[in-house]
Amino acid sequence: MSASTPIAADGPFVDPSIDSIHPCRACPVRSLSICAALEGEEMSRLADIVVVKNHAPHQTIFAEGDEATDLFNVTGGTVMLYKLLADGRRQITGFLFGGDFMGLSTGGTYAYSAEAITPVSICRFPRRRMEQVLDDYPKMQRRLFNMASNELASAQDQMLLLGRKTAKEKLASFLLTLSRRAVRRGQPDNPISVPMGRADIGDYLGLTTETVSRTVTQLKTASIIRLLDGHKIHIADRETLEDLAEGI
Amino acid sequence: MSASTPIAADGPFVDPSIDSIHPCRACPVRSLSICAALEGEEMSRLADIVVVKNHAPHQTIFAEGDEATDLFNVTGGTVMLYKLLADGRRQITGFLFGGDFMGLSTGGTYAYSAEAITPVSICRFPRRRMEQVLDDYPKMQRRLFNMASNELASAQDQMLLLGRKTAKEKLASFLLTLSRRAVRRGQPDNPISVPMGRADIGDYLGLTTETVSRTVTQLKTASIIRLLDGHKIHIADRETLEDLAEGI
DNA sequence: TGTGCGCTTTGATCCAAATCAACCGGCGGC
DNA sequence: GCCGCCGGTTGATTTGGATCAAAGCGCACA
Repeated sequence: MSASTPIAADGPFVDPSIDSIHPCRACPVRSLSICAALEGEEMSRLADIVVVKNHAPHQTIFAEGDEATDLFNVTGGTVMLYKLLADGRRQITGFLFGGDFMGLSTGGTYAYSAEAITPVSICRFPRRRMEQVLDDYPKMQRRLFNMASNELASAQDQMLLLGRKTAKEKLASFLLTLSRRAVRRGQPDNPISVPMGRADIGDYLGLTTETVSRTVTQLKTASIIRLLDGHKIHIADRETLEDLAEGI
Repeated sequence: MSASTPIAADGPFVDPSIDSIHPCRACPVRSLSICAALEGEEMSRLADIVVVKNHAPHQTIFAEGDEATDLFNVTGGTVMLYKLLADGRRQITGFLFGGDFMGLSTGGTYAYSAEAITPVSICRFPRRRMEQVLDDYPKMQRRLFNMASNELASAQDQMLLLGRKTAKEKLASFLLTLSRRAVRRGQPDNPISVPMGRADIGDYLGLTTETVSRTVTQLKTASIIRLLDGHKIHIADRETLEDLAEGI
């Protein structure tokens, strides 16, 4: 599953020896990640410096304020990024899935903490060496810039959500975002997998556990969603959910 | 004041003819902006494509959903960026001052609207041509990436504020941010200029006009700030304000 | 110099979501 | 199989900030 243990070639046209030189070639999320811009030599430059690591649930990957020595690419599982206030109040700034990138920093330290929600596998790139690769391959630099721009756009959506949406609108937006992101990873748009707990959802949406639970119940009672086994939610009435999310 | 009307050389070592080739050389915010990374030829490439424009208060510079044809650099005045919900609820996602950059987009359209709060002067770079310049000068690409990373970090701070801070903590954070940004522009850290109205502050902090007003009054009554003429606020007790902002 | 408009402040009341509290139900360990 | 724990749900009550309402107060303009 991870890039450090290349999977056997799954088609006759792929030379297995290539995989041993470019373990990233077998990466299940390459097309989604920073690595999508790369071919041959560029990819091997990245493969040379990457370190693959697995993390168990609740494990901290890095903490806010740590020296920002690495950049990361999530290849599988779910990660959350969060910031804390002095008294323990927490704001989750993002959930990351396979293909997502993290570790951008300013001022030499991470601006947020990262923790595994499910078992997670992560490619870790030493920042120093990564910067050299970026200098040599402007295409990668461009790609990274585009990813940062996308993140910025969703951060702005999240500000609108946090500042101006009601609890019901927040939940609706959250579920639709999960669905759309699942599609980008090549998964079905319905039902959606919701691996994080009510408390995490609350800390992402600026709500309490209880309000998240009540609001999910409301959506369920209104037949807009159905709760399935295995942390899955079926979107029964997407149109209503979309209207809710847009504040209509 | 604007880059289109170069100011006379202010020292004996500057050849005035250079200014006419590089109008940006006289730009008062060059050291803060995307242009800081540039010298001689690179700057003249930018100068060739830049269009300088002024905007009156309340004028819309671009609207969410417009085709994203340009990138912008604010050289003077105050701009706000905002997103709207269907029923008119508004979230201001940022205030921009001299040296700040805007117009990054994904999917070909602007993700937010931009409106002048005070009289504003703005350098406008056609995106198409800008991208060519970026391709030729990786240093600029890098600079732009760093600006996006910084914006991302402050977006995350803003999420923490919107999701988890109280009205008093929000106001304290806001005033300190204004003060710190004034310093970065070479202005005094105190008193701070607050050019936007209570309604705009509210829509930035996820509060109503009335709550902003009441909270400012509280801070004033507690002798933490003093209101001065001309939309200025004096920070009388910075330490208490900082503690408030951090939720202590 | 008066007038009117827009912004701000202040007051009274309301309400969505937080808090406080109890209970349910599944699951892992003994 | 029983117990204890943890996550989720539901209920009762509280509350911070919203909403509704009405003055102040400049400031532009006639």
